Amino acid sequence: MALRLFNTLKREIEEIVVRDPDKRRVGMYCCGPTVYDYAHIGNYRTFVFADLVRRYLEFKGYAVNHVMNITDVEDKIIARVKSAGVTLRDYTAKYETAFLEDMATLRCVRPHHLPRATEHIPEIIELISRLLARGVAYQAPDGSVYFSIERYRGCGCRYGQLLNLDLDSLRPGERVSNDEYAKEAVADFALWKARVPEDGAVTWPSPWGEGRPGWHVECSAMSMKLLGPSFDLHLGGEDLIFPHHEDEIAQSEGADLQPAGEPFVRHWLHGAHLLVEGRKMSKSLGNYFTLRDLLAKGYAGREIRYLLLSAHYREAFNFTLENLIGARTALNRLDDCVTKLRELAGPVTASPDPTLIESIRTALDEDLNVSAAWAALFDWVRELNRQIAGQTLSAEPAAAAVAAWEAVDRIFAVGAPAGLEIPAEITALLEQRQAARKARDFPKADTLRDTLLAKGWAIEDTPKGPRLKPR
RNA sequence: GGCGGAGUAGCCAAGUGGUAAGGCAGGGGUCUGCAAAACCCUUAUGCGUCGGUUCGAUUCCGACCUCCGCCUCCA
Repeated sequence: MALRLFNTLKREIEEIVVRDPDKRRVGMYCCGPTVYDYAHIGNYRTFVFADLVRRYLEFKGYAVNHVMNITDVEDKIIARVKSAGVTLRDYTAKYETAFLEDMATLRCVRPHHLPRATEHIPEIIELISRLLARGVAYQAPDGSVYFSIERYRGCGCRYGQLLNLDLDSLRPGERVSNDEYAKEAVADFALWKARVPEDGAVTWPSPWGEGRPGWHVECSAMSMKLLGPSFDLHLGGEDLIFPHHEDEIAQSEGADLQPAGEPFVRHWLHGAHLLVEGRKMSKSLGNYFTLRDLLAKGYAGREIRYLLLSAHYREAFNFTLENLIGARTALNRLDDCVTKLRELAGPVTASPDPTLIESIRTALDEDLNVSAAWAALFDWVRELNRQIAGQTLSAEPAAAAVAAWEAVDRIFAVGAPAGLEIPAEITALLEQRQAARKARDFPKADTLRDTLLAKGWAIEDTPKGPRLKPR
């Protein structure tokens, strides 16, 4: 069965058809973080979405080449480097490392390539040179190099592929830096920014003088270098549709490196933003969370991941602390079921029960309908719990269920780690409680249960004796 | 103003031209020494509002209300 995803380019859900003649290899680029500070939970929604796409493609048998850029030169970074009095690399390294740690916490598979903009200045200069040679870029009196939308369109290229855009209505906004007054047209964007005094040591030589790359051009240069001038999937947050991705298309197709008739990117995927407690995240509202803020409140990476994956990627999602607690409870339900299945299966192994896998596949094939997938999963949990409670489940189907779950969890990556160690101290307390129960000293037994709970372990008494689980 | 998206139970969130998945929370029960976990029952005659089409609309069409995003470096 084929995977269908919404393509921003066509504004409709369509089957993913990859360029590889063998239909196995997929090139996938996702716009990564600007490493000027700790990333917030909204940023991570996009990256977890990208991780879901990658994992699902791999589940379907594709060999994914996953690229995510690290934007390590940009206005905010430069400003902070200056005020912190450190080098650019020292400054960005801290947040890049934090980002990679956060991604691991959220169980995102590390991309195959994490190119840094500052390490691709030659490729960027080469691309800009080509755009100048083709006549779609120009150097302005201020020394900066700009991309000309008008000249680009003059070549028969289309600007505004990702959205309906009335170019005449574009007007200089407050966010236009006043160092860009030299542009021929307001819609033109910088490829190379001539050095200004505020840049300090953040500058590189180029055929057009000292300066630094514009924002959009790094993604074009690095994606085409690592994935070729035409590739399959490009992902990012919805706010990047314009201007960033539109400009990426313009630069990349303006360079005319693609095979005849091939676009720069076949499928553009965009993740919606999230709200926190019903409002746009903002520091002044107190609803601005970095991943680290949530970890400090005691939530686990997989709980946050589950919540971020609980809603469709194209819908705005309301992230709330209440639902994060709900995510924990829901995962506990899942964990308990899988734990019981593992106990039932014991050493028995079996091939995965296809029922669960098929319903998950059906759901995700249709534009990643995660809600339908979770519904299928929890239906499956209920049915198995029913059989476990009725003692009608034998080892082999239990093992088949565990195998099915493990296959599904390679997509979702929210499962509890299997095989946890119980400290001797905890085991000793449990035995004391059992002795007290046997002696019918229930007050003592209950005190011991509370002690264990305080140490992070919950007891479940079963017909086969007590079980311990962390909580 | 332009373009785009959304309004479904206390909260989050699927879905369909034929009468509303799933998760969390709540209520009742079974089990248990008591719990926990699990299971069973239960919680929207209703899907922003008003019209229209239809045998029938939450699902199609129109208008309106509200919210959100983008409109130059923000995931």
